[in-house]
Amino acid sequence: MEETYEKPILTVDVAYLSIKENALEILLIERDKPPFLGEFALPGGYVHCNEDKDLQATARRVIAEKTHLDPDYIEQVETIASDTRDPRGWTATVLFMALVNGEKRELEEHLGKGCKWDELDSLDTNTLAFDHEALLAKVKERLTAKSRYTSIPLFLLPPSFTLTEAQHCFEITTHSTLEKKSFRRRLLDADIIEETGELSETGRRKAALYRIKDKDDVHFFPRMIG
Amino acid sequence: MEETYEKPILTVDVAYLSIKENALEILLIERDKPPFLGEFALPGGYVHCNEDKDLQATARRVIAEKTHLDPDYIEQVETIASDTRDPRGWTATVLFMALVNGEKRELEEHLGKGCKWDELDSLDTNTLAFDHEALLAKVKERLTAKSRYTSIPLFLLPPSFTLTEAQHCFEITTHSTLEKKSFRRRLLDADIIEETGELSETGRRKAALYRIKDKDDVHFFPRMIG
DNA sequence: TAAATAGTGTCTTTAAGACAATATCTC
DNA sequence: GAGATATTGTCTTAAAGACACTATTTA
Repeated sequence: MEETYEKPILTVDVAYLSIKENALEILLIERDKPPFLGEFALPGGYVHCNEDKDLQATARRVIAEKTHLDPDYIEQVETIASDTRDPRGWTATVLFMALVNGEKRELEEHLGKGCKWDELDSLDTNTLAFDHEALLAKVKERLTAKSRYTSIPLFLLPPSFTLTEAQHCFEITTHSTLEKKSFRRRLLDADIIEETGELSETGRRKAALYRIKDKDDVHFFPRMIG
Repeated sequence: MEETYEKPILTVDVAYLSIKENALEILLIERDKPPFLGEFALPGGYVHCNEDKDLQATARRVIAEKTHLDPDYIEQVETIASDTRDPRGWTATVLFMALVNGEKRELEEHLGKGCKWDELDSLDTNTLAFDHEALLAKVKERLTAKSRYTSIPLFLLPPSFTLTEAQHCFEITTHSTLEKKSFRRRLLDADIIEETGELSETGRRKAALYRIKDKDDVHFFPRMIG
């Protein structure tokens, strides 16, 4: 067991998601070298042992290299490894899901060369490099599942939002239609958001604006929704 | 990015759990080489690129090297990495949780040298090697959480079991006291177990024996229990 | 028959679903 | 005031919790 085995390649890939115009979008980068030259992929890269203090640090660095947008939420999804997923040999990649609120993105975005945001649900995933189609499927599944019993979709909303906007956001991430009264009761009873005191400007009747009480708190609801 | 970075060490560690006499037990091995010589650790080892087709294969191999007991359930928990968790340098370990039913363990166990089963809740975890105390905490948290809304604890039961035994099992994994009627209704309504037709021999009144309908199915209940 | 454990009946509680009614805003 | 959207009221439903009651087994 102390023989030195060939060390596998260890990378981190990040599915970086945000919401724009009522649709989930994902950050993709065009590969500028083989393999899969010219194809689009999730942002990712090698773990830099002397630079990254842990895997989340790698994920944050990989994002920062492509856009200066700091994520509002980050979660490790799964580590996938095999000798077939990358033509360069046996590799392992630690897959992360990261969320950034749409307003921050519009105001602060500096997209790196070859980067783009693509609408997630209309994306032709089988054109992605490596096994990123499979990775993306795992992220979608995780987000959809956790949106049914946690407050995670709130991190996709702007810092202040109406309850209707919040409902649309959860409808997008759960891929379902939600019932207005149930949704509001659930969110308000959970005591995780509070009124800002301001009112929304758009629309007909003005709606109360809310903010997340604690940006670092993920709430677990006692039951599934949707 | 095409420079060759120092590859980190990639290992797999497995928390292998079973139930004996109404308590969770975990498989530990005594380290026979430095670092942490003589201390106990989770079974684990390097990924063997030419041998393991993926990470779950590594986890199964690592278990098989210590005991021939095939797990009834296996789940990847999280990948933990840093330059402080192992004195040998920057390492990443993929942590798995595996369950084996207690009856199989009693009948088929061949424990490797230096291995032992220890009661999980009375284990002095801060004597474990590496950061295995922290890894174990993550596994405990995952098992407790998922026991509240999935059927996973059933994999710790013998192939045929009474409803009372099932309830005790869930009480152990959730660390809570459950209500008999609620528990039975929940399990039976889920349509995931069926009567074997046999009756239990022990105890006063004979109890109906049940088995899992589909050993590969993990059921998600619509609400949390306990 | 008593003790112990298995199993059931049924009322309450919690939180989601349905859906209508009312309120407020802009034009 | 009309149209649109926000907000609330309230009845229903699903599934868990409480708890007492009955059933079966063995000593």
